[in-house]
Amino acid sequence: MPLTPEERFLEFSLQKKVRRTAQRDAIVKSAFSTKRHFTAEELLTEARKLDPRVSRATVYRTLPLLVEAGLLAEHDFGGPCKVYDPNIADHPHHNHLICEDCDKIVEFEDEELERREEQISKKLGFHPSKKTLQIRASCEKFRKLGHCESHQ
Amino acid sequence: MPLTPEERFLEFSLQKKVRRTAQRDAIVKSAFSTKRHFTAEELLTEARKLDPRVSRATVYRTLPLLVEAGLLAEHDFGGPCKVYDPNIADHPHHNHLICEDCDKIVEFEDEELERREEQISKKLGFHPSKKTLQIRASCEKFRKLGHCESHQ
DNA sequence: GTCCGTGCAAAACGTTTGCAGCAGC
DNA sequence: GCTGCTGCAAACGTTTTGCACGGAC
Repeated sequence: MPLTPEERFLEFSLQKKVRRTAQRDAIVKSAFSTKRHFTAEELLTEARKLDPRVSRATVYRTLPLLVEAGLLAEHDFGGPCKVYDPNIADHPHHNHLICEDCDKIVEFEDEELERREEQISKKLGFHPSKKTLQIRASCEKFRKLGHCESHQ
Repeated sequence: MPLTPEERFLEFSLQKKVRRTAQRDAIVKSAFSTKRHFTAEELLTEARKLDPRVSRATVYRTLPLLVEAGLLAEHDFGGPCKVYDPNIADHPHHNHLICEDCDKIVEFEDEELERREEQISKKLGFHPSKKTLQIRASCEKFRKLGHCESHQ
C-alpha cells in the first residue's frame, strides 16, 4: 500500500527539516481532497474551511514546497493565474487537452509520445526532467450540438 | 518569394481594417529583426530605438494583433512574463527544449510527434488547433564541463 | 530558548484600461 | 470629420515580501 500524499509530505518535511504546522496540514489535506485542478485562491478557500487561521501568504509559501516534493504539478494554461494538479501520484506523465469551447481539461497519457520525446531529447544531448504537452482543441460534439459538457 | 512578416502584417491590417501607424511599423519591424524570443518589455526597448514615441501600451495592444495574424507565437515558459516567438513563418509547429542549466531554448520539429498528437486528439473526439510541447532538461555537456553555452 | 513559520498589509510584478487628444483615411 | 490609435497614468489581479509576533522543536 503506497503512502498518501499527506504522508509523503510529512516525510519530505522531515528530510528537508521544515516544521510541521497546523496551517500546512490543512493546506495539504485540502489540496489532495480532490483530483481536480485548482488555483491558489481556491486552495485558500478550501483550507480555511478546515482551519480558518490559514492565510493567503502561507498558501503561496506552501505551494512551492508541494511542487518541490513532487506531489503537485504547476501549470499555466494561459489564464490569469497558475493552476495546480494533484493528480500526479497516479499519473506522473500525463498531458492536457484543453477544450476551446468549454475550457474543460482532458488528461491523457501515451507511451508512444513519451518514448519519442525521450528519444529526441537524448539525440539533442539532453536528459529530460519534466515535460508539458498542452493541446488546445475544439470539441466535435460541440460543433454538432452546441455544447460539450460531457467531456472531462 | 514569400512575403515578409512586415508585408503580411500590412495585408492583415487591410483585411481587418485596422490603421497603419508609425508606432506599429516600428514595433513590427523590431519584432522580426530577430529570430530570438523576446518579452513585451524587450520589444518596447527595441521599438523605441526605431521610434522613441512608441509607448508600452501600444506594444501591449499590438502584440495580440501579431498573434492573431499568425506571425508571432505566444509562450509561457514559467517565467514572470510571456515570451513571443517570431520564428513561426519558417517553423510553424516547433517544440521547445529548455535547458535547466543555462535557460537556453532549443527549438525542434518532429513529424512523428505531430502525427501521434493529431491521432490522439482525434480519438478523444477533438479537432486540435494549437499545441505546446515544452521539455525541461539538463544538458549532458553541462554536467561534464560545467557550462553549456554551445546549445542554441 | 532558538529560530522557523505565520498573518497582516503593503509592495511588486506584468499587464490592462479610461481618458483626452491626435492622426489615418 | 469621423473614428480608431495613441500616450499617460492609474488600476488591475496575482503573487511576493518586510515585519513583528507566536509556536515548533
